[in-house]
Amino acid sequence: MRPDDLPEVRRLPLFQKMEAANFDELVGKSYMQTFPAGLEMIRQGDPADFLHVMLEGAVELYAKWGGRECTMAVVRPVSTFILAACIKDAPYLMSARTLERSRIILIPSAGLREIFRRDTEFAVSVVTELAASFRSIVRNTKGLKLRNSRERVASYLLRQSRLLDDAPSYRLPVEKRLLASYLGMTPENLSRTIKTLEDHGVKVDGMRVIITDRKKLVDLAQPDTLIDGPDPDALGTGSSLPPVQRWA
Amino acid sequence: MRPDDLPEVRRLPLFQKMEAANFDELVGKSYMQTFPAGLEMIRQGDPADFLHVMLEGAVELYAKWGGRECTMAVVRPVSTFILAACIKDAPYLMSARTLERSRIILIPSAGLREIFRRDTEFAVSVVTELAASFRSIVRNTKGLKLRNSRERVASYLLRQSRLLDDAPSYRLPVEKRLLASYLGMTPENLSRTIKTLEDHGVKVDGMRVIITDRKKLVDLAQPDTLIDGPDPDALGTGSSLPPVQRWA
DNA sequence: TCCCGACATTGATCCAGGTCAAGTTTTCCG
DNA sequence: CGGAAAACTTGACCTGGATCAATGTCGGGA
Repeated sequence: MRPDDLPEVRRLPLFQKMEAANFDELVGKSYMQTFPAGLEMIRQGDPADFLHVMLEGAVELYAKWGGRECTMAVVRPVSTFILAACIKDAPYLMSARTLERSRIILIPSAGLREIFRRDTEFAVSVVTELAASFRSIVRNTKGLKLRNSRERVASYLLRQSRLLDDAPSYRLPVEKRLLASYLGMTPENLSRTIKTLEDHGVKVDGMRVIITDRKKLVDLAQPDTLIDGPDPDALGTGSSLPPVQRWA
Repeated sequence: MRPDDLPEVRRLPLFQKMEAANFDELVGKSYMQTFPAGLEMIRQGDPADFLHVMLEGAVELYAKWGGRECTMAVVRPVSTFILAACIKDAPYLMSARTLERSRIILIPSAGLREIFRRDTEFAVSVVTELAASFRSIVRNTKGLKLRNSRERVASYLLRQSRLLDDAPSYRLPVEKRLLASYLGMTPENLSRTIKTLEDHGVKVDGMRVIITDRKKLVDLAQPDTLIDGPDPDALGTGSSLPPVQRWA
């Protein structure tokens, strides 16, 4: 484990306020691992023995059923994932694969549960993170059930801009293929939908998104605080794609 | 508050293991309220000042956006709801309306957060419940994104039977209108879908469900532990309809 | 018990979005 | 670089499910 990794981990909301001794104890039981790109590192149904902390790279959380699969979230550093399964000591509900070569810290879930019981600040952080994750996926479900695919795309694109203080242009944080699956549609349909949005205030060229007429886009997307935020919940890994980056 | 209510509340997973003194303190700050049927008792966006404990009746949790709305869950006694919003001290993401005249205990969320910090067993119960809720809604989202509406209906009907030790017949716990919305489809489509399922092992007559050929139904529904359970998660109010009752 | 309003079913029709099949562009590696 | 694989786009077509409209059925209150 590199020496400059730990401070970053320590700064995560989940670990920030816990006792130093307890943090050290957790870290002592953990180990770091590097995975190549494209590896299924977690298979849904397996026991959740480790909380994962992303240090570097990108991981897709996805679900499988029958032959089908769908993207549930994409995790980027620095953040943790699959907290709920660890707390419940239950099998993973989702699979995970690396999108890039990734460095990840594995923290034994037994240790988490133990320290939860004796470190109040840590307990508060855990419960806050879990509540945030829950609320994040509730928002997501609301979007899926209440909006059609065009509205979902429009509000996704608008939401990302808002995260950057209404930046007029930014870069998509993931491939369109993943975005489509995350939004519950096919890549073909996403492609076509994006084209029809050009008349409604947003243009997408490759990975680049340009808001050409914010008012028009807002009219169409009808953003709603209780679905799209501004969203203190989204900090954790409930169910979201990574935040965008401003266009360089 | 009726004297025989409290033991039932105390027996809930959330309160069972906490210190008696702390339980009493919470109860002391709470009060009971009776709502008539059909009342919007929680409006999404309002601050979450109270954890709700259903004693009697039935409540629908639903989400609104634009003119549309959809059912997220139905809560029956004895259980709690909107824990996550209380923990985060954040606005409700869903609205709630009574389906029947309902008796409900309101526990101030500030008190919850306070006792969480000093009662370890309670903290464990809270975090367990939240993790379960999270997992429950993840399952739900997987069902929505991976299955078409026919598969969702088939697995719903099969799942309810399983909850009753594979009972061959049971009564739907909610109106079909609500079931349809919960499953993400229109009542019309649910009606038609049910009809087509008669050739596939299940018959629905009014509120009564009869499994006529379990094997056929299983073939079609392809139940999956990681979506349909058996599901220790579903205890809480993540995102589910109430358990069915065996047909009398 | 009757009647009203809500729920449920059924039929006809429409359309959003999926599927299949080529192309085209981008990305990644040797 | 160069070439193959993957991602993306575009077009044609089809279908699952929504919508609209009409009728049937049930449950609860006067």
